[in-house]
Amino acid sequence: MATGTRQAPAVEAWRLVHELTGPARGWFLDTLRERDLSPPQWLALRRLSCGEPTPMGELAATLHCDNSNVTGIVDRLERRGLVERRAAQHDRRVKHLVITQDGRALHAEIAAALDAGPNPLAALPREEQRALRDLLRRAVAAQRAADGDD
Amino acid sequence: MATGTRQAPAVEAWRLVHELTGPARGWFLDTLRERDLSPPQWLALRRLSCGEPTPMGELAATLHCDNSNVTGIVDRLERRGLVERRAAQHDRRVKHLVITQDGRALHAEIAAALDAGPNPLAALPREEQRALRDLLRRAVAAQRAADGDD
DNA sequence: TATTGTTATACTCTATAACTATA
DNA sequence: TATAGTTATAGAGTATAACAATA
Repeated sequence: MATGTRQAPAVEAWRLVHELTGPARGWFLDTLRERDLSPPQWLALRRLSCGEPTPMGELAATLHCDNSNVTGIVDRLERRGLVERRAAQHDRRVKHLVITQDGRALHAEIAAALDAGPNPLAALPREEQRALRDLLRRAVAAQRAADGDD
Repeated sequence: MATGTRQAPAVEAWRLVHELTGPARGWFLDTLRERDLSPPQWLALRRLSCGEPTPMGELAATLHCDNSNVTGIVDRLERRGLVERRAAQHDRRVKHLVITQDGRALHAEIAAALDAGPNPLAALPREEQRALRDLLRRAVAAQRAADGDD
């Protein structure tokens, strides 16, 4: 965790990021509610949207909750036909989750609605938007590199 | 909502911001769990941390939930001595919420723990941290100005 | 009549523990 | 024995509707 790395500008920038994202929570919740989807259900759908069969336990890790919670969350998604449980071939204890066509469509619809929602960065001049985007790209790249190491 | 204003760089930047904050959710939840505080309870504490007496209904708006939910959330905070209900003088229907000394201390402790948590922006060179911070300051300022108008 | 906060109800999320079936 | 997922249970968040006190 490189303790000597913490710098003052990054701390303030990190606080500002949260100050920016906090107010967007209302739009986020409204967007989900209009589709009768709870936040954990949305996170599950998003995790599965890549199309890769995913064990229940991996989804639990993504949701930062216990395996037992995932049972109910997936039950409700499956009842709506957004997700399917499949037996894994290599280990008969494992169940793979796969997103359905309907699930994919709902995910795309919500992702588009969130993109089209209020964007506080749009208030900046285009030149600054670009500069900000470039810096964020580098931060995300660094984050991915760090995750690969850990 | 100035429909012609949406620009490509801001949209990608906004996505990157969420890609940055998403993985921090684990640390956030752990930090709260260690103090036996739920996310809504933390939001309530943070809202009251400025010290201003706040009506229940205003807290409900901050939490994006119904008034009826706030009753239970505040019940639990009050039982722990973190918050107090007081009668408002001007309207006897209204109850003002006020943070206590213990509440203030817990808020400060958690805020410090969150600041000290993993910060993906710390991986950037200091010069870029400063540039990012300056751009975010302007975005937050623009957001505040917009909120004032609406 | 309208509004603030509460109560009642039902559903969902969450953690823990006990269980089944695999490995 | 250990692990993946389920079930059971209890506490907490959430929305709706009905209610009391006040405006």
